[in-house]
Amino acid sequence: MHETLLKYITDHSTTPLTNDEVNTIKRIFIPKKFRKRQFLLQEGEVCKHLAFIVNGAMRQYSVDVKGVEHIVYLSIENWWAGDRESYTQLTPSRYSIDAWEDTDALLLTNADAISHLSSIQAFKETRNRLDDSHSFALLNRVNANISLSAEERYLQLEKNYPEFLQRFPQHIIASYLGITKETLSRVRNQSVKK
Amino acid sequence: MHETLLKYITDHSTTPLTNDEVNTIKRIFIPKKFRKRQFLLQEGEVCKHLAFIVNGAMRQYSVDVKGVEHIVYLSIENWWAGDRESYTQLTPSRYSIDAWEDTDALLLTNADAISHLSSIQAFKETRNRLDDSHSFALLNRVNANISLSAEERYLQLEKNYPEFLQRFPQHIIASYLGITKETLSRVRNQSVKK
DNA sequence: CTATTCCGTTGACATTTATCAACGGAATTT
DNA sequence: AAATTCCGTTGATAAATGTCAACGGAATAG
Repeated sequence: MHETLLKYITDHSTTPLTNDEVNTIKRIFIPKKFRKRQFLLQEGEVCKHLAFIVNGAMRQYSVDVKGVEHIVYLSIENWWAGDRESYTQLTPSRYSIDAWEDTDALLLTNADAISHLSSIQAFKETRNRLDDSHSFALLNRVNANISLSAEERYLQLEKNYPEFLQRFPQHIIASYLGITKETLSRVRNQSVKK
Repeated sequence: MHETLLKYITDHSTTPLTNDEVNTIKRIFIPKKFRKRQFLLQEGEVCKHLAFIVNGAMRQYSVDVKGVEHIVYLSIENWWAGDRESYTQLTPSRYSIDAWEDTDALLLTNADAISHLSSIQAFKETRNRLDDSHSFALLNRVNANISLSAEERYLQLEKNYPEFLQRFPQHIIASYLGITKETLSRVRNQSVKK
């Protein structure tokens, strides 16, 4: 389990990990298995853990007044799951996160991150890069949402994250794009015809 | 000029600034005045500076194939402007940033930030907090875009950032919300009637 | 001071997308 | 193996939003 994470950190930083640091990481990242539909976080709770996904897939979503789920984020292997706002500010989350597939994850509390990881240079680098690319991706998603049609957003997703399309059913993809599953179905059939 | 920035840093961190640090900050943040419509960044360029806005307002936007501008970000006093992706990765930006009002800004290059600011604890704290809240705001905006109607998004903006509504004309607000100015006009009139 | 651009509004109409209902096949559970 | 749920598709229709054109008043530039 931890090997995947250690490789991830090595790949995303320039500084190598010392043996001590490797041991620290193995100690504070706690492995946990999630069954499909099992929650990492439920709306209204404070997000206690960031999860590094070793195997499987998770989704983060809000639920509107009509009970419809809106997927704000999808994560698969070598990605992270967790509501950063709730996690760092200790506020109740407006999102839920659950496993879309049976998932192996490594869990990290904020307290452990602060007390044990802030001295590990390679982790800090990794974390910074991750935060950067996370926020770049979000801004681009906002841009797509305000400037592109349903079809264009779908094509962009297909181009940028083709693995998502094979991994998640269409109604999940539709929700992520901010459209209904019917519209996505129509958009895909039309795209094929062109 | 710099006093506003120093106060901003002090307010957003727990560590006080030493005299040396204050001098460093005064030295590497270069004041610049922008006339309305003057560019901080043009699409296709690499974003050379982050701008701390002392006075005025700026907008960041993409331009679609039809030539329509889509505003992804608005900044006023005590906010920052700049395309972080282009700035940190040195890639050509897909966005333009210009002054919406005559603006006084303090400009920071990435090189200066790395070589002179990374040793300043108070700035690092400020920067981290800023990055955090920036990414929280973006995720919430994505959530609003995929889950709320035009009217609901407008009401949310009115609630969260009322100063924007007084500061920017409606066609700018509409673009930021991802709707046309006509739709915004209708939404506002209907809201009043209720 | 005058001319021009900018801004918000409104109407008529077009387009996009959502909603609701139904269906069949695949996958999963019992 | 049967029953159930999940998933994608399609059709009919409704609702939300966009497009285009026009207007008047306010702000700005010359």
